[in-house]
Amino acid sequence: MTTATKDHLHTAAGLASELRPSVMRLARRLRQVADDREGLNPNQLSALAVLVNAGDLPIGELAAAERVQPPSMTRIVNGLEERALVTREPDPIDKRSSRVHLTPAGRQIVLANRRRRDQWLAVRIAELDEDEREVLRSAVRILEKVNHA
Amino acid sequence: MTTATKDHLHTAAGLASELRPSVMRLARRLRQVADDREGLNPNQLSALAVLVNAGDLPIGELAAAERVQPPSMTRIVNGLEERALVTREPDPIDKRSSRVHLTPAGRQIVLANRRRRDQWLAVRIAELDEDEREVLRSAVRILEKVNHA
DNA sequence: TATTGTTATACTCTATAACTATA
DNA sequence: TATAGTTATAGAGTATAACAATA
Repeated sequence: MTTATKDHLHTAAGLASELRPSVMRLARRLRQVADDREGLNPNQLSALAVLVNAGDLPIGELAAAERVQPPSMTRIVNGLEERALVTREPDPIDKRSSRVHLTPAGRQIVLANRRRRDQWLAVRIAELDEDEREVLRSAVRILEKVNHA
Repeated sequence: MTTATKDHLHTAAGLASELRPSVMRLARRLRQVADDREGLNPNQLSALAVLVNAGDLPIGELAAAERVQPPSMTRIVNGLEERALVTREPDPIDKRSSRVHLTPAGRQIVLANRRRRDQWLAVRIAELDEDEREVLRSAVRILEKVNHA
């Protein structure tokens, strides 16, 4: 390893150890802000969010996405179905399977939580200088690069 | 509300709705990286992290910090004590109470997880341009401002 | 014979209530 | 009489195993 690369890594390591706690603290606070659970447990809320992002999914794929076993997802979806937040849409091709489909009410819960988090953050961002906002705008693009690496 | 303030908020809202998912995605990935649980459950790992940050604490304060009830914290600490990751140090003044104290092994688990996260992030940061790193360095200060607001 | 999803059952973790020891 | 912590017990949620229906 060359000295230049070493310095490079050293700089990156120092920045990483500062950036990590900042990002994790902010994420933790943002999670707490959205604590309007509508009587749902975290896994139910999280399953709804997956469906908003990925669209309708069979139970098995939803279970895999949430890293729980299929029987657990059956239970989670049962609870959501009882509250009319999702429906099971029979797969026309494979009669063993059905896709879990968001109702408008289910979608609204996810979007409302996102709105609440965005508003909390927007208030804090509005208190910054325009220069600082410009830095954050640039940072967003870089964070996305890191996320997709 | 004046028009200027309204525009201000609009700008902040747009930035917030971009920054929020970036920060939450990165935090999620960082959490997954540190998935070397050493056979501990999330609450046990989290309690160890609180002790690293706050120093020795009585069971009650540790329970409050973790937002669980004291009986639950008794159980969590029992598990950690069995693995020799913490000890109960009797309070010399109040004989009803004892402080939960990290052993070197317990501290090491938390520090090792942080190191693992930092290293994962440092590798990705090392792949960026120096300009981009400079933006992130500025962003850290601003994120801390947001965190403390 | 393999796969999707559900049902049956046991286990883990948490909270509330009751209890012990000390203040 | 109040407080710190533990023990007892019940409730919520998850996983593994066994099963039904379909591919």
